[in-house]
Parts: sequence; C-alpha cells; structure tokens
Amino acid sequence: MPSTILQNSLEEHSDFAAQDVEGLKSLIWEIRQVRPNEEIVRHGERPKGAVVVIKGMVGRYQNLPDGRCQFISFHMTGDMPDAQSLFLEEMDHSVCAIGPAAVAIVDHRQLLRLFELRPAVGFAVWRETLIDAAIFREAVINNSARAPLARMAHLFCELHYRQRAAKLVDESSIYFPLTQTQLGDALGMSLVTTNRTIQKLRQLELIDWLDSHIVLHDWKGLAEIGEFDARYLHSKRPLVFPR
Amino acid sequence: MPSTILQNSLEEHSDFAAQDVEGLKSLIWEIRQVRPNEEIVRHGERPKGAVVVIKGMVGRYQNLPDGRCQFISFHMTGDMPDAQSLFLEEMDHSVCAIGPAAVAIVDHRQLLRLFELRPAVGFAVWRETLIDAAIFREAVINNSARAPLARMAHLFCELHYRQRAAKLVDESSIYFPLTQTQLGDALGMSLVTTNRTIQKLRQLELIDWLDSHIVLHDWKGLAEIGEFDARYLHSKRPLVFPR
DNA sequence: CGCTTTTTTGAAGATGGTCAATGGGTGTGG
DNA sequence: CCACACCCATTGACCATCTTCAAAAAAGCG
Repeated sequence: MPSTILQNSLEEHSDFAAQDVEGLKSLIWEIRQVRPNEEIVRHGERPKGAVVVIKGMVGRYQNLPDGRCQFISFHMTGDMPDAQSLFLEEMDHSVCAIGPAAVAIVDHRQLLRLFELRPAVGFAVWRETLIDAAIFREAVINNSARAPLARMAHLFCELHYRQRAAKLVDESSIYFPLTQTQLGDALGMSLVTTNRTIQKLRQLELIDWLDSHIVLHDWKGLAEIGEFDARYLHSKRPLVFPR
Repeated sequence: MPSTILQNSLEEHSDFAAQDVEGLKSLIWEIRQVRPNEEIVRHGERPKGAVVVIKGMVGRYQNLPDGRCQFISFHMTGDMPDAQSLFLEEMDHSVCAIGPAAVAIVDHRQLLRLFELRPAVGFAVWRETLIDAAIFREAVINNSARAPLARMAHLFCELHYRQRAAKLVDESSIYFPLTQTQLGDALGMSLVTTNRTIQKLRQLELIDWLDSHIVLHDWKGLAEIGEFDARYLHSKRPLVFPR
C-alpha cells in the first residue's frame, strides 16, 4: 500500500519502466499512526528511514529560540516530507502531524540501493525534492513580499492545487486541519492578524472554513488576490479551473 | 577549469572514486562572461544546460507583478544556481549576475548521462540541490520570523560561512557586490529600513561595508544577533570561529 | 457539565513602509 | 576640464499596518 501511494505520487511527474515499479513494490515499509501535533522526526535527529505520508497532513517546522514556531511546508498523502534525509544526515527541522495522520517509513539503504539499480526511480525522487525546493522558493517570496491577504490566499491556492493534483479533494475545498495559530506560524504573522485576515477572506466571499476544511467559493478570485501562478509546482498536466 | 571548480565544490560534501572524477573532467563547458545585472537564465525559459558559477556572484530572483523584485538566494564560485533545471523543465525564477561574473554552462544531456554512468556524481549533485533547499528553508524562517537586524545579520553570517567554506574569503570578510536596494529585495524590507539596519550594524561595530566587501568585526556577535546556527548548511567539516 | 483550547474582539503602542528631498560619487559628452 | 545626469546612499517626517496585551465568547473534550 505505501509503495502504491508513493508510486502514484511519483508517476504524477515521472515515467517508470515495469522494473522500476517492481523495485518500488519490493520496498519494505513500517507504518506509523500519529496523533495531531505528534512529532514524527525531530530537529537534530539522524533518521535511518524516509517518511511517506499515507493519510492526513504533516508539517515541517522549526522551533525558534524565543519559543515561537515557524512552519515551513505542509505535506499530504504521497509526499516524502523528509526525503532530504537520504543525503543530509542531520535534520535541520522537525516534522509533525497536523491533524491525525498515518505515515510509512522505508529504510534509507533500501531506497539508495534501488536508486543505483533503477536510476529512473532515483531521478523521480530527486525531481520530487526539486519541486519541494520550488515550493520553498515560493514560500520565501510569499512571506517576504506579499501582504497578509495575498499571502494567505496564496497558501490556500497552493494547498488546494496540490491536493487536487493528488486527487485528495474535490474542485472546491482544501483539507486543512490547522489551527489559526499554526496558520499564522506558517505565514509569519501574528494570531490576531491571521484571524482578521481570515475574516476578510470570508467577507469577500472567497472562502469558508469549518470542520478542518476550507471551502473555496471563488477559486479565480482567490488566485488573483494571491498572485497565484501554478507553474512553480511543475505539474506534468496542469489543472484547469473552470469559471 | 570549470570541471575542477565543480569537482572541488562537490568534494566539499561528497567523496568520489577516480572514475567519477574522470567523468567530471570529461564534461565540455561553455564559458560566459556576464556584467552586473545581466540576466543569465530567465523565468519561463527551458534551459538546455546547467550553470556553474566560475567567478563573482549571481542571484536567483523573481519579478513581482507590481514591479518589485524578490531575491531568493545568492551563489558563488562552484555553485550550480539552476541545477533544478536538470529535472524541472521550465524556470520558475530568473538568475542574474550581481557584480561582474563568469559562469560555465554544461549541457543537461551530458550531465544526465554521467549520472547514469557514475551514480555517485548524481548523488553529489543531488546532495548539492538538497543543501540549496535547506538554504531556502532557512530563508523562509529568516524572512518570516526575524526582525530586520537579526534578518540581515543572519544573511551576512550565511554568506560569510559559505564563502569561507569555499575558500573564497578570509576569516573576516564577505564579497558582497549588492546595492542596498538589492539587499532589501532579498530580505523583504524597504530600502529605508535596509539602510537604517545597516547603520545599526555599523554602530554596533559588527560590520563595515565598503567597496563590495563587508568586513566582519565581530563574528560571534553577529551570529548571536542573527540566531545563526550553521548546521543547516550541512558542512562535512564545520568551520570554527575563534573568539 | 466543567475545563481547556481555539476563535474572536477591542485598544494601545511599536515598527516598518511610503513619500520626499538631499548629498556623494561616477561617468559622459561638450 | 567642467557641466550635467544618473545612480546610490542617506535623512526626516508622517502614516498605515501589524504586533502585543488583554479579555470575552465559542467550541471541543473527557
């Protein structure tokens, strides 16, 4: 099951030969259920395996000296949130579950052996880590150069796009189990500003937020406000948004 | 010469067999001199080759809809600022020279063939792109969660550390050919704030800035203000800073 | 039902952005 | 060689925005 999830996710961007798929299927996984807020990998650790998200959402973050927390990215079914640990020994951030989640862990050596045997699999995972980096670049831009409203709109657009591409949600919603505090910690803004920005998006009838789900009433409007241009996500088959 | 520069840079983090080095030496490069501000790769382009910085500094950035510009990262001798283009066809940002610079360009197919032949070379470049991503993560944190003074101090520490690790500068300086406007565009702050923040760092006798060089008077003080912890750069042999 | 967590609101204060003007330095052309 | 133009750095002042502090309301949970 974890292999299939990883395969589907990688095939979103890469093409495999039959033997590549076989190699993936031969991987041995350990499944782990995690509760909201539970740490999956800790800053400073040297993991021996790599994580694939099976269910739910996980976040990467760093604790700051003054007790605050900065979220760096969010990950959903099929993502490998700590793929970099394959080549960078020590974690430079932590990974935790946002809502309740399930992850699968595969031993690094097993994966590396597969990469040598089937370079295409390595290239696919590499590609995945490069898209990861593209998402970070966009986060730098988003959090450095956009005002709160645009910043939040952009994040919602990104998560929706990625979840839709992964076939996890319908055309008008995001699975979003964060608290407002966590959302603020991702966007680099205070809880109060976060709350008021959400209200503004609601007043503009762009979104609703209930029950760990954000409902998008007006994708196009949201994308415009957030200056969202999906090309940085490097989809092989870009999603189209009618209306 | 470009191959040697790339090799030295990669060997900072990875170990090669003799044949790996031979493979690197066999690469054919095209050299290009660039003036300050000259674009090297353009957002939206589909480069057929990858860039290695030979001399000087280059920056990655994106132009924003309102005419501003957000710098994402800076790169020095030995860096591959657009390695992601090996697997992500379309550029999601631009690359330009900061001061006068020289770059070498190597055809993608040539490199990919080498990766299949000598996986260790591919892994080394992969590792390089992962450190790149780690730098982006830190930039997200820096620009989202730190106040101007800390933010600027952190950037200076990072650049100094990387330049020292690459043996490009002495123990107390940074090659820094940016204008204040560009520095502000990197840190997500206005020109005025940028200028006043520099002055504060000067008043605190932490730095001087003249002639495209920043002089560090007090590395430890700067690192403390910037909350700089070099571990995210994943050096194989961490630099030590006396005093 | 009581306790905790999360969301919401109000108000005051700090900080950074914008606007506008000045000065220094460099390069060019007359 | 000087005048002019341009770019970059610097300064002052005002204003908008965001943060902080504080508290209340609402929601979730055992």
